[in-house]
Amino acid sequence: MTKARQERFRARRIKANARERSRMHGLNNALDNLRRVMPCYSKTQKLSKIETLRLARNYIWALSEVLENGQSTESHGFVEMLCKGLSQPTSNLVAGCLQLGPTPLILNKLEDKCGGQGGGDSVGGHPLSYPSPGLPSPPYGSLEASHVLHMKGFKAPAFDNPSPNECSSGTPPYDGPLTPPLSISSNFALKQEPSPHESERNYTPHPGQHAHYLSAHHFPTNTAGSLPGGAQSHPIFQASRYELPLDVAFESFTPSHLVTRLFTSTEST
DNA sequence: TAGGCCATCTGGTCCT
DNA sequence: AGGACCAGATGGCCTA
Repeated sequence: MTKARQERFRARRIKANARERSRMHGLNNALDNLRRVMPCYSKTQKLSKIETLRLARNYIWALSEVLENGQSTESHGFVEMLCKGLSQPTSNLVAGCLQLGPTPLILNKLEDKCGGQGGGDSVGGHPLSYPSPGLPSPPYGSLEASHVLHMKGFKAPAFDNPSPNECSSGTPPYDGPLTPPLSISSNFALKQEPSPHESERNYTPHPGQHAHYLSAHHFPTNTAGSLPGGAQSHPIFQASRYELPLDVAFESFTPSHLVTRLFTSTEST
């Protein structure tokens, strides 16, 4: 290879690098646009790329449930769908953004009812059904529907004999690794507790077994932010570890609002 | 210090 | 030949 050819090669490589950088910047811009239409958007605490994609997938799925089945965006199922497969911090963030109110949450055992976990197609073959082949599973705690929102002191209902017809929404099968169950106590703080069932793929609390608790100090904090409905005084916002960014978007989650926001966002891009 | 996340560089492949 | 796309490697930054 002559020196001139080497220089041509080098120049070509530099150009290719610049193009690649530009391409990745475009990709990141698109990802930022996607972040902006997610239920919780914050400039200061950005969702990671993978979490953005997961949340987007869940969001589309949840919204399609709203449109098709009239499910309420304020229902627990909606929150569960949004948080499915997300990391614990992201789940906390989403839950915080959704302003889980003072009313205790009772878990909809969609997944257990449907036997969605561990393979098996979702009931009804939802177009956004899980699993997503090739989508890596989160290597961390996941706020999964079968794990989430156990009330402190809440005794798990008998999920052992679910009716096969009970699940109309087609909860997608879980595509993440087994993680210790996450729970929400009456103050909705999230915490991952060690579980003797960690090695089991399908974790189901025994009837009467208290599922895992949550501590307020593990829930998002918004010490200075203004939350609607006086939520800032709620224990969930006195947390330490997962801080809710002050600029996080607290949205009104009515279906019309969501759809409008999606369309306007699409038009603006 | 380990692990997660990210930006960047790089070489390979496919297409025009 | 050159551009777009992709995936692996690498190093930096941050946090627990």
